[in-house]
Amino acid sequence: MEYDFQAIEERWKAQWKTDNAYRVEEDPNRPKYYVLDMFPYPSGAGLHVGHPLGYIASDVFARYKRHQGFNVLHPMGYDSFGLPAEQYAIQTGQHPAITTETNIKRYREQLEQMGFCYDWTREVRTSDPKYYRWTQWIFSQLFESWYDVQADKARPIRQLIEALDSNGLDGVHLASDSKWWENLAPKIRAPWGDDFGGQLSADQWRNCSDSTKSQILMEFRLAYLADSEVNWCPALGTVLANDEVKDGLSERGGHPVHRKRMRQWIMRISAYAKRLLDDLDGLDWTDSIKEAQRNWIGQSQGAEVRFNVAETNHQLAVFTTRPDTLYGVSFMVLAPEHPLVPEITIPGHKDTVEQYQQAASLKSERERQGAGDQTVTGCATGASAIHPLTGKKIPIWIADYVLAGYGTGAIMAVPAGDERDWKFAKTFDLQIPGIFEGKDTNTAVFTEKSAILCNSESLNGLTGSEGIPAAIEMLETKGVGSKQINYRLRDAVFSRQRYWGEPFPICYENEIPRLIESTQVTLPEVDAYLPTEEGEPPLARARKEDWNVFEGDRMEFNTMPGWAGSSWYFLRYMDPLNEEVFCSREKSDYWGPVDLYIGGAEHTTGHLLYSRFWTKFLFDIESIGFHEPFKQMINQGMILGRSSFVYRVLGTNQFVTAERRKEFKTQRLHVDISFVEGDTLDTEAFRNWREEYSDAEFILGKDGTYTCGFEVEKMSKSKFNVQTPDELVERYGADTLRCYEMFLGPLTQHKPWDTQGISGVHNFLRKTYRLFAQSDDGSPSDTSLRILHKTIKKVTDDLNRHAFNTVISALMIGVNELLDSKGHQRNILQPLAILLSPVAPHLAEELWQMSEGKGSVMDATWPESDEKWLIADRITYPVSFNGKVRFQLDLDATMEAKDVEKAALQHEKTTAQIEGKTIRKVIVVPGRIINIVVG
RNA sequence: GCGGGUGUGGUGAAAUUGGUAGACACGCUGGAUUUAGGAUCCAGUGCCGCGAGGCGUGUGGGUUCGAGUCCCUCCACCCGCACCA
Repeated sequence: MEYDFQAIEERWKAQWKTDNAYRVEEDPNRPKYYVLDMFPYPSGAGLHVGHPLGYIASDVFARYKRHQGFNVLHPMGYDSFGLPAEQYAIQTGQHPAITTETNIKRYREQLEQMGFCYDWTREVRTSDPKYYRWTQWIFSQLFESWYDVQADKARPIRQLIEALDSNGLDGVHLASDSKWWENLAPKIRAPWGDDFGGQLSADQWRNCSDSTKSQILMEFRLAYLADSEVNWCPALGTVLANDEVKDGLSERGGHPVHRKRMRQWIMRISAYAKRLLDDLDGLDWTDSIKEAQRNWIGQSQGAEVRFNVAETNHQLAVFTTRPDTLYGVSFMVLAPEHPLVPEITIPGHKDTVEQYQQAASLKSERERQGAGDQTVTGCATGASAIHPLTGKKIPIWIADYVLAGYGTGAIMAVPAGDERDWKFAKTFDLQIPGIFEGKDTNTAVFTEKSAILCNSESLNGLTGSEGIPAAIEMLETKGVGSKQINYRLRDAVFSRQRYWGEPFPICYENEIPRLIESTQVTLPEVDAYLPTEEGEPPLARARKEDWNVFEGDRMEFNTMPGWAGSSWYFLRYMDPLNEEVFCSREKSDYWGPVDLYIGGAEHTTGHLLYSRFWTKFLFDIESIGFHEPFKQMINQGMILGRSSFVYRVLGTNQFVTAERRKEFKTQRLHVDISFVEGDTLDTEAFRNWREEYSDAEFILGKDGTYTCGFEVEKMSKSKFNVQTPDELVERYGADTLRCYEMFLGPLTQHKPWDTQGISGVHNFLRKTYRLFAQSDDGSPSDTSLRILHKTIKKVTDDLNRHAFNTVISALMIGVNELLDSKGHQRNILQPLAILLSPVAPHLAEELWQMSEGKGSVMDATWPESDEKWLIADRITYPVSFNGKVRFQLDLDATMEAKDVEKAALQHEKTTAQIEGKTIRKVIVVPGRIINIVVG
């Protein structure tokens, strides 16, 4: 009887479907376990062999947990809004919903064929109105919330209004721009006076019109509308988030990105910076991702110092991490975009300053932060600041090495202790006051905190590290500065000028935004998926009657970004059909949070940060009871393609085999891997591949075949090295593919795909089938029981540490040894079938039946290894001399160290080894090793 | 520049607490069997050497009876971040 994988897999897939075998419901009597795969975008190309790697691993783990008695939630769905479907729509006019539907169908087929245990009744799609209704709801909650810094949580805007009505902003600490009032129109803040510093009184608030109040509140909402510098990508016709821009180019498509000032919806993620940073410590994620998030959040501790601008009322605040070097400040530098630049520049410098500003604004993001381009540029404003401690006048410059978006957009320059300041001072011949004992900072900068300070009055004699707290204290006493913590993390732009995304539940009245709460806003039909002639987003094409709801003067034309829907999808899986709430508290209390999250490492600063942010927000408003979404995460490595090459002799149609290619001048060409079997080219297939190769001639090797060269690179269509799971499933079955992908190597590592190895794994399954075909109900030998229990232990331990590759090896060893020991008795085979079931579910179900197991193998209890069978009665000791193994010694396991030593020393080979030398020491590690030190 | 990661046979890799380096597979070599199959079985396969033996986990050093594993140095490759004050 042969292993007929096709029949087996088909039969059990059908049976499981009939039995709803993957359906899960909450069950308070059983512990839950939530295994989640990263949300796929259903692309038109379908899955290649690299995609399912993580899905297989999570599926194996989900099944394993189920055997252990856990109630396992293991869902799948689609991040189905997004650019590719829309780009396709622009080109073809086909509605993105249609493309998306087709792609999802294909994905579903591929996923089902792999035998994943997803509960498909929980499938979600971000582009489904029943889903995005709740994405919109979360947005509306963010809109209706502000961040209370004192309580360190989000609170309803209603409570802020109540506070404003009774006490104004007195006693309220909220997250906002540090000078939020400057974002308001001058005529709004005019009544509050020139020296308004943010302390809005109850009277001032009450005197505002409704429209003004709404504009003021906008400064405090967690989802707010603001004019800001955004990453505008003209080629894509939309803005991009910081994490969607790499080296000044769009991540998708690689198009140039410019800075542009636009009115956009923004998420106040910066309010959560500290919590996002601090809570990383408790997560079981890789250090590299946690570290990358820490860098992205970019906390730095230091001080804010205020400088007065000479002969004006203006004040310039700067942030510094080195307040200890205050006495070394010899000039200030502002970002070219700094709002005070025009006001403080003295008449004689206006022209050059404006020219410099102009030049800086024309530079693209890429040029401005371009690697290598570290040429120092800058321009004096002619104005001076007063050093707050010494009272000395210091010049104020502008330069584009100072970023408008970080800190206050201004710095105090300490050339002695800062590389960039030092270079700047050298370039423009500015003073470099020495402040470190024994360091000549005129010739070299000194940036370490270890130097002893001098010329620094009360700080003299302190090291930098000691000087920092002392300096902060001094600044606070003198009232010219204070301790401060700064974050690099900026608020996230939440508008996209696109069609295929969630519409905002927002309309405008006199250009004041208002939430639409009466009905859900759904995507209207439009005549084209392009911006309007006026440059408005595609939704501006919708006529009033195209919208299902139309309120106010106009609807919001932007849509939400891709990360909106994917920031909370793991919550919807817990309660996918609920029409009252995004997820009932009862269900999220049972299922949440995600216990194990498996996916690629490419979402480090995007998805993973945004999900954490929304989770914390939903926790604050008590919609869920946990504040981190993903307890443990594993990032699978990429599966690389193995490309094959042929070598064409230059100027001919002759192709030379790889081993002889050095004899000719050749051109290397990718060849489709489907014509290559173990590096040997099917020359006929190659000739038939393309017209131009039809009369190709081959210079063959000695064995009369054509050998291709190979290289490991990313899988891509253009390299003809893409392997789809479909053909492999057809040829070997899903179980083989699952086992093979796990067998390839450690999950987290990148590895090349090589189909040659798959036959070994397929053989293993065939051998397993053969073992079970002999199933009987005799009693097994001690040897067979030892093999079984050793395998149980190894497989269990390895699954627990997610070492899936060695799980397969252990099973192979087990099956090989059982075949040798004739271990085909039912009480050996049944536990073995369970061990196999996470990795090869179809075959395991068949084998379970063959060995007369009851019910489905999926629900069988995971076997436990019995210590009794793990203890060996004999031990083969390696005997080494000076650490080098010379021979083996088979001894009784119960023998004590003393006797082991004696036995070793008496051995004839020992005598030979120590000939002419003396024994200095004998080390016996019981059960392990004997080492004899001679000399 | 900073941060993270990876270096072990011809290939993918294993070695979990410092204790027989290369398990398990692929590939390769030889053989058996068979109405040639991408089947099965047996033997071999880290490198050098006929052999005894020697050498071997990126480099060089150290700790140890014993190091792929711990410490230091350097090198190569991959991935992030990068004028962040």
